[in-house]
Order: sequence, then C-alpha cells, then structure tokens
Amino acid sequence: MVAESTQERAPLSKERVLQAAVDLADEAGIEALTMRGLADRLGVEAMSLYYHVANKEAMLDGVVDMIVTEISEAADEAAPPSGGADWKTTMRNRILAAREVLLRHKWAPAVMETRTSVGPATLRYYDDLLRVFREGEFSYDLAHHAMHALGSRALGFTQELFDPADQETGDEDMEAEMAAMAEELPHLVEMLMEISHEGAETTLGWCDDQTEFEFGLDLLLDGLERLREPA
Amino acid sequence: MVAESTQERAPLSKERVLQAAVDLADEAGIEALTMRGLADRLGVEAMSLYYHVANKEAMLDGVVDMIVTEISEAADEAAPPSGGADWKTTMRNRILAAREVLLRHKWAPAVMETRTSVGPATLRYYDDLLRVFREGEFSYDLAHHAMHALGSRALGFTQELFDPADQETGDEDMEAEMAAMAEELPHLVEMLMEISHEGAETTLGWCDDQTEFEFGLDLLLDGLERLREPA
DNA sequence: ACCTGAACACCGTTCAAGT
DNA sequence: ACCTGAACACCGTTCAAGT
Repeated sequence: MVAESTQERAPLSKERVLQAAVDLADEAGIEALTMRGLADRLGVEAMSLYYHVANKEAMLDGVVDMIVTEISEAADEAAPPSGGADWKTTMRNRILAAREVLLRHKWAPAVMETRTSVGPATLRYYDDLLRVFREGEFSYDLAHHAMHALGSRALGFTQELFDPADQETGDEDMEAEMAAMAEELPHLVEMLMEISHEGAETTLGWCDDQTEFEFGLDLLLDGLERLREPA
Repeated sequence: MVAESTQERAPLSKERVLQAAVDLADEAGIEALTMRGLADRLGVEAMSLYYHVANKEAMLDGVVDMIVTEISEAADEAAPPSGGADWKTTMRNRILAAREVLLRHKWAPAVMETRTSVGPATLRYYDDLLRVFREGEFSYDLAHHAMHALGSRALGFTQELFDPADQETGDEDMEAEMAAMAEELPHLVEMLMEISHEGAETTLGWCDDQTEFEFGLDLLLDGLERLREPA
C-alpha cells in the first residue's frame, strides 16, 4: 500500500505551488524556501515542481507577484482610486495598507529587491498609483518624479536604520559599552540617550516603526503637494 | 617542482581576503562571489579562507564594511562635516558622493540589505551624518526622524522603478505591445508616451537616474529644512 | 498531461591532518 | 600560525523514463 499517490492528493498547479511557497516562507523563513523543501510541503518530489514553474527564479517571480497582488487588494480596500478622498489621503492610506501587508510577509522585501524584471501585478499597482496622482491633477512629469521619490516606500517598504535583532550584548555591561562607544560615536550615543530618556524603550530597539514610516511618507507627500501647486 | 607554494605567494590576511572579495564581485558579479571562487582568485584552497573569516556571512559583513568605509571617505572628501558649508549643501554633497561609490559597486546594495547587524563603518557613517544635522542645529529628535526618512538613500541607494535590463521584447513589435498594454495599464502607457516624446530615450530605459535621485533627495532635504525652522 | 529516480555540478562547512 | 584533503549535507537542475 503506497502512502501518498497522485490520486489521494489534489493535483499541483502553478497557483498551488506559489501559494505553498508564500506559506512556507511565512512559517519557516525565506531560507526554508528551497525547491526541495517546497516539494516536501506539497507531498511531491522536487522535480515535479519543474512542470509548473520553469525554475526557482520563475517561482520567486510568481511569489512576488502574489504578494504585490495582495498589496494591491489591500490598497484598494483601504482607499480605492476615485474613492472620493483627495489624492494625498488616498495615496497615504494606500501606502500604509501596503506596509501592513509587508508586515505579514517580512521576508518579501528582500525577495522583491532581487527581482530583475517587473511582473504584471507590480505594473498594475504602479498604474493605480499613477491614476491617483493624475486624479490629483499631477502632470505626468511630476507624477513620474513622485514615483521615483517614493521609491520602494510606494510598495510599503520600511526603512530601518538598524535591523531588528541587533542586540548581541548582554544587558549587564550596557553602561560600559555605552561609555566605550561614546568616544567613537558621540552623536549616536547622545541621540540614543536623549531619546531613551524621554521615551519608552531603553535599548536599541527604540524606534517606533509606524511613526517613522509615516514621518518619511508625509515628508514626501507634503513636498509633492507643494510642487503640484507652485506658490 | 610545485607551482604555487606558500612562500611564493603573499600570505593571506583578513584584509586581503575582503579586498579580493570586493574585486571579484566588481569584476564578475555577486553570484561569482563564492568561497570557492574567492579562494581560486587568491590562489588558495577554499578551506584556507576559514582561517581568516568565520564563515561566508562574516565575509560578507566585512565586504559591506569595506564599501561603507569607501563611502565614508568619498563623503568626507566631497563635503567634510564642519567644512564651512551649510548643513543642506554638506548633506547633499555627501549623499551624492555616496551614490557615486555605489555606482562603482552595483552589487553592493543587495548585499547590504541582507546584513542583519550593523558594522563599525556604518555606525561611524551614521554618526557623521548626525553630526552634520547637529551642526545645522537640528534637535536630536528631528535628526533621528530625518535619518529614517532618508533611509537607504543616506548611503546612496538609488530607487529604480523598473530594473535596468527590462527589455525582453524585440524592437519590432513595440507598437503592438504598447497597444496591448494600453488597455490594462492606461496611465503607465500614457506617461511613457508623453515623456518619451519630449525627452531623449524612446524605450523603457528612459529615466535619468541622477536627476531622479536628486529630485527625491531634495524633496526630503527641503522638507527637513522647513521642519527645522517652523514658519 | 503530470510526476518521478537517478545523476550531475555546484554549494558552504567539519574535522583531522599536514608544514 | 597558517594552510590543505577528504568528506558531508545540502543545493538547483538535466534527462530519460514512468503512469
């Protein structure tokens, strides 16, 4: 009696492969997303995947397309184009919604950065952003600059200064380490001390990501608004 | 007679290993930077590298540190802190110099994004940026927001909309393809047509990277300037 | 049409051993 | 102190073959 036969299992499809890939990365991290690991999760041999995707790169392209589709849907739900709100509110809410999606798929930005071509979902998302600008009476020229200026933030990419788990030192010698750092990095240390005194956290994990994201986004959107209607 | 002996060859060192790694990536691309390939270039067995670096990740950490050191030096040469110029000019010229360095090491941003901890060179570079803000009479709070808002742009990262070689279609059916795209991506297509009519290039490789980089950078710096001196 | 088995070329890395 | 050889576990991928 064979344990798993083709009949007992839903047949593979490109969609099932890509969905499984997203789930695997969500649950076990991007380094777990190998062709062999993905096949395992689908109860199939590694080589079977090659019937549905050309190779690993094509698989990753598909995965990114799924994520961007999710971003697009979230953005449309939060603030559809032609939804009645002004361009800045619409753009702001769309991009904040995009960020929320990426918080659910923390591995995704790194994969997106490795893509060398733009998939259909991304093109569609950009087209929608452009539409919002146009409905806000931007010229195509300014809208074009705006897209570059937003950069990966348009897709919800967060800009972290120091990466999440940067704590390699025990809590004990925090004082001593600070003193040593203070000589070489005086401004960084002073900033740290000042901000930690007034705020919540005392360690290096002090930045409120949501606040910083909105600060940077608003800085750009406000600047664009001024360029749109010169003085 | 043995071809290559330890005596005939300069002995390895961490610095030589890292420099060779940078050179290899420059010449052959990041995918050529394997432990075995790196050893080859140094005329040594792969395992010898492990005497000088803990593992591949540590090697990449070191490589990033070298690049950021190069960025720091270029920034200092272009516009040293306390160099006499106002904060905005100094910051602008430093970041433009950083970008020039990354143009010489196109593979570097992708590697930098994969680092999970911040090296000494990066800390020093950030400390210097902070110093420039402070000399421009920013509060630490605003300077902190500013660093997040600049994000990876502070290190000279370019924000490309579509990646370099996105031309997978022959030149012939450009017209036909445009027509097909126009239905699904009306704004993108219209923008393309408008910009290509007035400008230089006619294809998808139309964006002047330098211009777009400066546009986004100035948008941020101008916005920060306004926040620094409220009305 | 869909999936598999065996095999290949290539990784990073270990460990014990050489000089 | 510095480097090596052999070996291991793991990749992505090919190709011819099975149902």
